[in-house]
Amino acid sequence: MNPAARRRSARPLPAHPFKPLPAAFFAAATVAVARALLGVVLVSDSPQGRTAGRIVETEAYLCDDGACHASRGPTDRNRAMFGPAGRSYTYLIYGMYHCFNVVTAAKGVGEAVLIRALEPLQGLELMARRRGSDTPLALCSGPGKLVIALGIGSLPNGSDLRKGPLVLVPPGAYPPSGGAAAQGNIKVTTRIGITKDEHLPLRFYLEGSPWISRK
DNA sequence: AAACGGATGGGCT
DNA sequence: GCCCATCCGTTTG
Repeated sequence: MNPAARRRSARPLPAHPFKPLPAAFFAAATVAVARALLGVVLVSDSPQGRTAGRIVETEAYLCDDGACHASRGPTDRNRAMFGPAGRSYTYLIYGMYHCFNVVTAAKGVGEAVLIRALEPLQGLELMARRRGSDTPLALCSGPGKLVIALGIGSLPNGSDLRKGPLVLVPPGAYPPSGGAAAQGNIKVTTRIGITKDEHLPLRFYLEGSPWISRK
């Protein structure tokens, strides 16, 4: 083995070959980030392997919005939402599922984007094993489902999404998806499953995507 | 195709 | 004690 090869094999491999989205991508207005995240790819590395999916559905949660966990100030649970943008906020819902959010806006402002559905791109077999379902459409078509499929339920709050093991990478990192959603038209509706400020138009999805949680 | 109920536990009043 | 940013199997029309 030559010296260059020895150096290469002695050094740990880079965590992943992707160039993550820059911090500035997240430190913008939350609604703008919620829209810009459509098409972005979420990559999750674990000892079991890599899973990845393209974001097709998001919801914005704003600091003056009754449905937002942060709307009544910081607590032990929601503290990550007030931290720097580009970090994770994950919480337990209904005692059995977790929802994954991307923290947005300026530090000190409690806002985030809920990731509601992914188009599965890589590691479908591992996703199926984790989900207990073989149906591709059922793997990541809901906030609780995608957390299970990517194995990110126990990701610590405040994890940096530019570093891994969970990373957000630009749309072009994986081959473009086909179908109507490839046009990239964004549909706006009210949010799902909330009872406060339910009229606000803060849900966004790729029009024509078969991978969203609900029509 | 839509409606419903059960599972299940932490957060907040 | 009540409220959930959910999901799934079962029932009902």
